[in-house]
Amino acid sequence: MNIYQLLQQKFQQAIVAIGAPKDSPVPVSRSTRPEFGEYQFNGAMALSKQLQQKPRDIAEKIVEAVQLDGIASKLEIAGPGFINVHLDDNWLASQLQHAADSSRLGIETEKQQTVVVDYSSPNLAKEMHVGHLRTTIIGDAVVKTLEFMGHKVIRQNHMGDWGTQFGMLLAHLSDKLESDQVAETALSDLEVFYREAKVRFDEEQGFADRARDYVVKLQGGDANCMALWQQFIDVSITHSEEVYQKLNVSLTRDDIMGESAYNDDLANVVHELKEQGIAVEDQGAQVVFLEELADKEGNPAVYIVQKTGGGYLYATTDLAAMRYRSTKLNADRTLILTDARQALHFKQTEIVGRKAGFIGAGQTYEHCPFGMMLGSDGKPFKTRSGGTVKLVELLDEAVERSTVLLAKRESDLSDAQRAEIARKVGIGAVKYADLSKNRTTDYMFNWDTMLSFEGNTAPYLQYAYTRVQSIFRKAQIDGSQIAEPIALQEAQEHQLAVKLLQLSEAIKQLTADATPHVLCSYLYDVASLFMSFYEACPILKEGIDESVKNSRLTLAALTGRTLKTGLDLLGIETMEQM
RNA sequence: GCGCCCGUAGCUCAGCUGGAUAGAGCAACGGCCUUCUAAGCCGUGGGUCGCAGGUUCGAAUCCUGCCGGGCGCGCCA
Repeated sequence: MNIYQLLQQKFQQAIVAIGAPKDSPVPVSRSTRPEFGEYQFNGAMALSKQLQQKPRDIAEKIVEAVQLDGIASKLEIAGPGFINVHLDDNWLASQLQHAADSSRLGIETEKQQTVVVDYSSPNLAKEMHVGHLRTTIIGDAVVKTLEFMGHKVIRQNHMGDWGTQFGMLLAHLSDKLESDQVAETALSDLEVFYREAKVRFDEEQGFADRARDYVVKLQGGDANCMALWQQFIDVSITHSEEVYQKLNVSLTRDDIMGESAYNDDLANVVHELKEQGIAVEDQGAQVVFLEELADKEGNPAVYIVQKTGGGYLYATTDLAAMRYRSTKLNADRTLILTDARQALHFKQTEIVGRKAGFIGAGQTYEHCPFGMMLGSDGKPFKTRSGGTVKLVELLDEAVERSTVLLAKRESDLSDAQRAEIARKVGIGAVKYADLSKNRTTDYMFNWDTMLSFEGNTAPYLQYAYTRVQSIFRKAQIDGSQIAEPIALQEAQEHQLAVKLLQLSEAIKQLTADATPHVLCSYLYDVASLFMSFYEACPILKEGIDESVKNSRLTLAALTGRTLKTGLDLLGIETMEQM
């Protein structure tokens, strides 16, 4: 059930019935204040001109025409012609009952699309650092939500497993293996390994030449060299998997489609671009001139697809990937989650790709950019010494910090239980802090805020969930089964009820725009309203009428399931007790 | 120089398919536990929505120009 869509439909029919054109916008929105009802229709003013009538007269006709019997308890016209919709408590109750009976909270799946989501994509030459956090967890939340809505989702982990840097890394690895080391040990710390290789590359006689030699051999498909490369990649992927596991992210080896996977297709891409006259030679390189992105003097933007000397670039790889996804994977939508700095690149890639027919007119290519993670000083998030922060270390610190905070509280839980809770709270806090912010802008990373257990944080939501569970534990009832008749009497019950029925609206916005923060705000609203309900509407206390008790238990159960479902989609774990 | 993104309460952020008196949280202040978990709830104060124009019945939201910040712009990804 999606109330918003239902009302849109109803008002659409109503305005057409009173003479508005079929394609008129249907501006339904949430009401800003409780006295204005839950929803409002604001289309009367705009229709005033077209229909040559006073807005309030139009509003009256719409109220007359709209068929909301049994759905709205009251429709009122206010101000210049707003139509306020007050939803009927009995109708809300019946919708809640439907949700309670349904294994997916009454949310219908969407018409299935094939959606390719390119996210995480770490550089295998190095260890995952904080820069990979956003793409990884936002991408994973988007992926899980799309799947929940019935779409066929194909994860694509476009790992950076190729490039000239591997020359020096393989040369260095080769020496390490020579001196009897195993790859796993040599590569136990990729950062250290990379630095060592770099130092040798810069300072050691002859090493740079050997490194370049490895690049040539690697590109030529030399068997020994490939084997060495494969070893390196395997170890590095294992590092990533460790992070994914800690993060509770759904990516597996099967989702990996690294840059190297497109190697064999790069020459074809350039060849076809040249054949179609899209790419031309300029200063020794193969480039595409983009008139669409010309400056004021008419100088077109330049997009290089092949370097002087024949080497390929990420532009070439991304074009190959685009074609693979649209033709082989048959993607209706392609979502690419990378940082905002690459916006121009993807804009250009789309223009070139569409010109070349690498993607169809009905297929989308959506770059979903996100901002940088900043420290509390407003500068890029770094370690105290100015280095990049390893993701594993960040996550370990999160768990340590939440362990300390939890230890301060009294508890009769076992050590093992407390450790498990600390882990879920710590990781959840980091993820939620990121997911809850609008992805397009930079955001400030702050340990105290995310772990403060107050406000719009993961711990608050997790706590709200445990409060629900605790009611059922106390009542010795299975909360997942209860679906008693609901009667909404108190204001807090009514508000919670309406909010619970808006989950599909939040989800719909998330899947359309790849914006998990919408679901975060929604869940926070649910939790807050539940807390108010919890304070104002006793359930298990003495003297509560049986029917009221059952109604409230059902409402609480539904709240629990809504929180659980939402947090699952965000990849945040819940627990029964805190 | 050109392009993209951003500027909302002291701080961190929502709101931006144009709609009524711009919302949360933190911080500040004042209440609420003989307990369905106070990791909570209730309340108070706090805003020229960067500035100036424009479009509109109506602008934080759309358009233009400034100011301020971030990022990007031919052989890295």
